[in-house]
Amino acid sequence: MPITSPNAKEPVLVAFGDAVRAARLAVGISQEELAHISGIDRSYLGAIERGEQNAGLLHLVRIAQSLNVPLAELMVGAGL
Amino acid sequence: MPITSPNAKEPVLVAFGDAVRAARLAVGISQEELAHISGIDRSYLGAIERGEQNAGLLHLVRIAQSLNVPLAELMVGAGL
DNA sequence: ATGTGACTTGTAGTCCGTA
DNA sequence: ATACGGACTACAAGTCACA
Repeated sequence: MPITSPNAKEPVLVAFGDAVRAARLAVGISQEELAHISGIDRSYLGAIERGEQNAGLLHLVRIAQSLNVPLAELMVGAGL
Repeated sequence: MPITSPNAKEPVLVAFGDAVRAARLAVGISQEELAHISGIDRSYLGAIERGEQNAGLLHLVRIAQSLNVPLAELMVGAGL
């Protein structure tokens, strides 16, 4: 059983993506800038914010650190 | 550039794995039991606890939920 | 009850472009 | 500045046998 069901947008991923976007806008930077300082591909980063990617823990940490916010805070913001 | 450096054990993954293990032992269940209720393979779960796997967000959530603990709490326990 | 190696399949993750 | 697409490579994901 794949953990990602076929054509469903996982609510968890969408919620987390929203939390990332909110935190990013709070800092006042663009996806491009965040991508640059985190070393993550801009296109991929956008997909994460849209809840289309099940990113790995190392990426989550990188994003949080690049936003100068604890990952736990993003989780709380996402209701996790 | 791979995000995972070749032969280094990522401290982040180790820290998170330790947090998961601590939470699991606090609940008082075995890897086998956690694997069963979370629907994750025991072998894979063990590798996560050892910090050998960069698991995706959906897995992290599943583990946290199966332990009846918010994911944010695991992150705090891991120092993230 | 946990660790480890081997193996296959799916997708995460990168890079390029276009709008 | 962001969304979206194709093509590609690396690695997560899932299973099993054995220590």
